Amino acid sequence: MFRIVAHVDMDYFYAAVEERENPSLHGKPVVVCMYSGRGDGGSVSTCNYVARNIGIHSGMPCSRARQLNPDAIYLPVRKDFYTKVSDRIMRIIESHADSPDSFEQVSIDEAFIEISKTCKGDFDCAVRIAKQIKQEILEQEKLTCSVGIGPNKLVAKMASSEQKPDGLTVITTPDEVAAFLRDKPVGKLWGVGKVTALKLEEMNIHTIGELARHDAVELVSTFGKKRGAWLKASAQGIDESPVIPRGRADQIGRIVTLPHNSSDVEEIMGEIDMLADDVIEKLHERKLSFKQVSITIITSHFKAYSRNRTLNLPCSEKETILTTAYSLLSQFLEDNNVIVRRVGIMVSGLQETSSQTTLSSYF
DNA sequence: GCGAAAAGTATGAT
DNA sequence: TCAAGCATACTTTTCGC
Repeated sequence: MFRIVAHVDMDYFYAAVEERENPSLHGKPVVVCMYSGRGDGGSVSTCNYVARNIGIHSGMPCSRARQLNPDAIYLPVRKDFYTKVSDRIMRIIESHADSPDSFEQVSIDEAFIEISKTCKGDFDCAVRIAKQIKQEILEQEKLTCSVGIGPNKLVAKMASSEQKPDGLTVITTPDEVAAFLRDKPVGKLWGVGKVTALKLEEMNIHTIGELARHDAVELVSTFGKKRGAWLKASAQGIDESPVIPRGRADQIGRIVTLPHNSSDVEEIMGEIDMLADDVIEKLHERKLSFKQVSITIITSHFKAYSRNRTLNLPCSEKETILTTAYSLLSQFLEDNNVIVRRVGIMVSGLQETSSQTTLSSYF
């Protein structure tokens, strides 16, 4: 029996939550921004459809958005608040999966559920579940979402984007899958961004259908074995990847834009100190230790670098992050004559602190 | 010269 | 020209034998 997977994607999530919290925003262009702390510099995180119709979109510089519409409502992100809303929505979606193991949260506003066992090949059943989820989210959270249903995650994900907002798109048979993908530009394929799309265009591959028919050997020689094969399969709507609960992120990082560009280690360390507080807090919440510390440096010319170090033992102290970051940063600045614009830190190699024994407990 | 681990870069989605 | 912050996948280099 073939699989049935549903993908639920909240509509313009951050901006929708803000609209819900402040109904006077309805009908106005709402733009949720991440600010850099330097004047009004920053990027658009999400915006509602009124704003999108003016040409504003995610990732766009806020200053550009303001040029397009100075009168739009510009709000700073409130990530912690959206996360609380998201958590409740995710419980609703999860409750309709075959089992808790058949739920996969992809990001703050989207998730997959496997409903193969529940629906046993019956797509009408899948549609009923989708409508039920949409209704529960609307009633309990006053928010809309778009749902895609397909024979795998790839198709479900792309189907959910087909009709937005408040959409429901069902793609069932292999013929429907083929027709659904065929004429779309390659950039619409899930996992193909600007860089890959451009490379494909250069190979004279413009649509997903063309990609599906393209010589696999050439794709592999251009993109490497794994990614080449993945492109070919995806273009044909083939995706065997299972719906699996995601462990929490296996790295925790924070990055900021400096108040002003600098090459001074001590000054930059002042920012890193604050970043380390955040990282440590998240780490403690989850009772985790880390084995690697890395720093990211973005120069005044927007070139990105990273340096990292593996520790001898798992560790969970802020002091370790600071001394390691200091060492990496001062070495980097010695070797590279650059001016720093943004700086970030990250810990990885995470493991449970509770299960490990600290040296002192031996004595 | 090999496989594994570490280090560093590229990419994507919001 | 403008340009946030985050995670992950992928590639290259180094390590231990």
